[in-house]
Amino acid sequence: MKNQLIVKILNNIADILELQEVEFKPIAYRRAAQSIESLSEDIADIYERNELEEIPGVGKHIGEKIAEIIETGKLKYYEKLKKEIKIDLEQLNEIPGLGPKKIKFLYKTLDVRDLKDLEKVLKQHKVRELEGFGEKTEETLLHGIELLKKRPSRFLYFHAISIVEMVKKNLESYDFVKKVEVAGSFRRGKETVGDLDILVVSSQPAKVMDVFIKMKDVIEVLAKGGTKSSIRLSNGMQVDLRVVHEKEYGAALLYFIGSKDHNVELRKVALKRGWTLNEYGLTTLMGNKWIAGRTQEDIYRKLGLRFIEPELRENKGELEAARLGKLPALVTVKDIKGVFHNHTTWSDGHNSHLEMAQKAEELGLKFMSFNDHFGHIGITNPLTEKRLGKYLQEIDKVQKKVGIKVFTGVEIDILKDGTLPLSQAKLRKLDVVIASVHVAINMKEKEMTKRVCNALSNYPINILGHPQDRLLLEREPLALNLDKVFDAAKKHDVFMEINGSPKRMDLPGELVKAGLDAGCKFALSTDAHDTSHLTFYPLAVNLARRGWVEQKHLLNCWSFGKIEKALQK
DNA sequence: GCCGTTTTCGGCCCGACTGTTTTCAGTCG
Repeated sequence: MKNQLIVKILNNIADILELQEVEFKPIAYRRAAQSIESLSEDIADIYERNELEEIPGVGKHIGEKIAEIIETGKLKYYEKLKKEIKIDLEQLNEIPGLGPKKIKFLYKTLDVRDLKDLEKVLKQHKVRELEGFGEKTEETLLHGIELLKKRPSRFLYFHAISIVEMVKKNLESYDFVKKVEVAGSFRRGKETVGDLDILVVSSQPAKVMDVFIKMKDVIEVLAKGGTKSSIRLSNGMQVDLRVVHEKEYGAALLYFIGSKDHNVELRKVALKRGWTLNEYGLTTLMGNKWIAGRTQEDIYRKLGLRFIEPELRENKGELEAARLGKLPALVTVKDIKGVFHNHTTWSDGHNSHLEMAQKAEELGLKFMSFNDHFGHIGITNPLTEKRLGKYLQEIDKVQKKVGIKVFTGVEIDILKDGTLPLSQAKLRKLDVVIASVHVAINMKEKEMTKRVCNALSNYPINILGHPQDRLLLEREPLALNLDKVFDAAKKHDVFMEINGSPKRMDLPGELVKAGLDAGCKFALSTDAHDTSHLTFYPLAVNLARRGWVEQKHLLNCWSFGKIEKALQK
């Protein structure tokens, strides 16, 4: 799978061209890189089919370069560019406040080629003497280098929730604050967030800025202006705040929620009508006459589009769908009748069957399934054939004590050879069989794909658990050809899991969409190991929504009768 | 280098904040 390599090379080329002040080409290379990054299939397969130029942003020339990388693993053009510049752009580009112009200037005047060189000349106070630089810049860059060394990574969506609530509560407590809304990737429901974007409606922006930068937990003020400020919290998270008037609220929300790509496309739609769109509103290009801006709905409507939910705003076909009135009726949290994939003390969970079921009932759910681990070593305290009988009896007892439906089931290991450690006949006696990869996770793509597809083909599996087996910010996804897995899942009526455990969030939205396009259906789970984890399912709903999923695609929304029929094997 | 609901040529999103200089370039989102 060379997708990531190609993305990296194309982005690096864009950086170099930008440094060389080549016009427009950097944009083209970046656009192509972005398209490839969001592909769900191996780009080599697309190349085999001779369809590289079907990828948005890829034309003849970039197509040829991609082909060269696929064929040889290298790109002569890129090697040539690298020799031309002699600078470690990748590293220097990451320092906040340092862009192509300054990097070039530093190279020309002080022969700065990498981070080390830069740190040296900064400490010798040579940089502050340069034209266009000064003491402040010296300080900013040194600070940037320090920050880069510590590198605060992205944050799990789940961890951002409490920060969002803290900031919201704080700002809402002031009477000069009319509205507080969270925008950015958090509002789009991405599984990790880099920083937070907060939007406030107020007629007294200066006051809002003051209280914002003085919030507790603020360790650094990165910028403070009349309507826009940025701070860093003690945990390293950056929070950007923007204050707007009521009249601009919709336009500002649109702008701040993003994604950037979605906004760029929207602005193009506006331009075609002779209008311009910015964070203050939609106006005519000529004469600057007001068209819309108070609500997001107004703006979309004027542009001839249906309202697009934030989770869909990734420029992945949503504008076209909105124009044609073909947007999906996205599933919502309240459509979820129950959750799958829950663990108890019978394997590595913290609570009993009864405690888990009672909590689910308390949350207003109508059903849940128990899926304790069944497997070999590597899993904590897994179920065995010997213990299975008593485990099922226990669930039976719990069913009589609670007002919700409890399904029996296991989460069983897909072994290295694609077999499962329990016979088909015994698996058929369970309501919900989830099969997952837990061991031997470093197999090559071909073998791993075969392993998973074999399991799906040969056993009565209902749900493929956390298909990528990734851990966010910790462990990469399995090397798996998901297109083949999707095909096998569809063929054998296996639901793909959307796992809402904060570290897993697996499948992510873009892959849910790919699965949906391949004809797959989905089952949403909490992967709860504790009663408190049962509240994770709204996180999985985010992913489903990002994947364009409707109720008809999601097992959790169906009637009991339909669920039972779908689980029959 | 890519792309097309005015276009196969001529565009390519748009504005705030900072630091440095004194009207603006660079960076960022």
